[in-house]
Amino acid sequence: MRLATWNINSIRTRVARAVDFAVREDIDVLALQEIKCTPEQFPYAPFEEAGYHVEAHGFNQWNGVAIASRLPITDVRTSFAGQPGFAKGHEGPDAPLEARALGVMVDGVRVWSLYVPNGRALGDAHYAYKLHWLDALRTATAAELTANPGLPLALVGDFNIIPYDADNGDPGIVQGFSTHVSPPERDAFFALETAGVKDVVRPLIPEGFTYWDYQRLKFPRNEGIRIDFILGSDAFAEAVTAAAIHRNERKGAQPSDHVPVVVDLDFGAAAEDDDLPMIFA
DNA sequence: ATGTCGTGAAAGTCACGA
Repeated sequence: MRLATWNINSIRTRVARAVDFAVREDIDVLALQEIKCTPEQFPYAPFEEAGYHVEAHGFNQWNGVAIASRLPITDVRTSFAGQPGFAKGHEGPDAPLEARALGVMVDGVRVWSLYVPNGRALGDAHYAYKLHWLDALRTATAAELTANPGLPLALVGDFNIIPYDADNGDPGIVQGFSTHVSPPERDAFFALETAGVKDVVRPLIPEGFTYWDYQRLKFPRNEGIRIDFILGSDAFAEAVTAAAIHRNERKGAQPSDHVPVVVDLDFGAAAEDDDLPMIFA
């Protein structure tokens, strides 16, 4: 299976780009973030003509997540357990949920397409929301893996966190003044490892950005940041055979400000390896 | 140089979010 994640920044504006990429790169499962539309508004036809079924989750022009798959999808979930909500004037436990999580089962793998809250500014209510959201994600992921030991599970998407200083090529993002690099955000990101998921792309691709702001020639200057990740459980990580960050998708007419991140999975490889001693016994 | 995108609502431009 080849799995990709891409913050597309409006699927209606970039549906041709998304489908072209999926077909050209032989993607089986494409997790999308920031579709910026409702399921009723989603441009399904180009995906279906290319052989992809789409599950979409969105309430309005903000946020929104989707998963397009050539393989059958089951067990669709539009939020994770304990996911906090947010809305102006509705902070607190009864705040309405945003469309930032979509989970499916596909070919035995649990895939979560995630759009982590941006945070906006240190001290902003949205920043506290971001940290609560990540803590709830950690709890929900730990619970899912505890209930299903050995489950191949992946958290994929735009985490809006720059884990390491080397992932920050944007001089406008400064420790002590900016979101995405603050210790509490980084702690929340690394705490996901305690739930049983780890970055499966970094060991294969140690360097490289996934996002460049549209403003101030950030892409030509390569002043990008690495904020899009694929975090996998042990059973998922063991099946990863290759990874890619498609920097070229930031080029050309009307690009998203993010590029796709891809992993190849071979769940047969481990079993075949286990069988080898039997074959030669 | 905050000065670019996308969306919706109202309107031929603005507010909002990133």
